Amino acid sequence: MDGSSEWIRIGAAAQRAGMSVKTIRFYSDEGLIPTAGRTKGGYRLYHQQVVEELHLIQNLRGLGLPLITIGNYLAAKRQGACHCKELKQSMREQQQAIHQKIAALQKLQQELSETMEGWVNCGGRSGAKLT
Amino acid sequence: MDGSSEWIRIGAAAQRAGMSVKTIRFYSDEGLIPTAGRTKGGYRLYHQQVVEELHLIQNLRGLGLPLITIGNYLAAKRQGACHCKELKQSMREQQQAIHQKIAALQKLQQELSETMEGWVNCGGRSGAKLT
DNA sequence: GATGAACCCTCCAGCTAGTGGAGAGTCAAG
DNA sequence: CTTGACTCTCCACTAGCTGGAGGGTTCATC
Repeated sequence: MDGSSEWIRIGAAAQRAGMSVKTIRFYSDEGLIPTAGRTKGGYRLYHQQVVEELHLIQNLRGLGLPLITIGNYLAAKRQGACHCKELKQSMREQQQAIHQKIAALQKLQQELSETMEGWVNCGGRSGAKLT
Repeated sequence: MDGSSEWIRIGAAAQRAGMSVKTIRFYSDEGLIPTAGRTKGGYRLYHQQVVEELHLIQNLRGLGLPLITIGNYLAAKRQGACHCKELKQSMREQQQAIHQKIAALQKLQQELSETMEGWVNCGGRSGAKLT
């Protein structure tokens, strides 16, 4: 069996997860994602599966959850079991929060549209930039 | 005409917008929201309308937009006109981003549900906390 | 084995978006 | 005038990254 393809290095993980090497290093050092050890030279090694976890972190961060919360969730998920009532309760609250967030975004979508409708006459000369 | 009720102080703005006084002070100092002057004693005064802007800031922040972007958007909105092509373009991109964000949240909602379904047997003794 | 490009390491500084607290002044009702 | 709630500025601190310096590792190629 060729086990060499089971592990990936931080650069590959970054590419597949669509985030920077720096960020993954940061998450790794914070204990959010587990390393599958290091090479002799000290390079971090990860299971391929880490990419999914990184995607999940991205989503939960986008929701505004702090890293500590996400870490606890990932730990529980990895064990395949919940070991505390509070965690389950929090999870339910997060789901509620997601629901509200979706509603808020839909409202915001409309708000932006309405604002833009008032902008039909656009000169397009100023240097102002949104992003 | 009694103009006294036109202006509100930072505490009232904070209460109505559902954010902290500190945060509003911060936004104010950063130039995101305009002050309607100060009292003789130096207290910041705001138009009632600032509350709506603060809600909008909350929504856009929740979307992950940086304050500089939000500031530009608010400035353009206040003038009731868009003075640059880039801003309009960015706005369209933001709308696209909102769309994707909603989809991601719906997926996340499902992911959380599925994870929780695997947690039927919960002891509820550990001190681990999600939030 | 030597070389070179790509990759990765640690450490440290800086950024954004706030938050907390100290110490002092302001406002308005009584 | 007093009192208590409110606000001020200033400074330090936090979370979650990001950038750069200086240096080591990996690996294909010579």
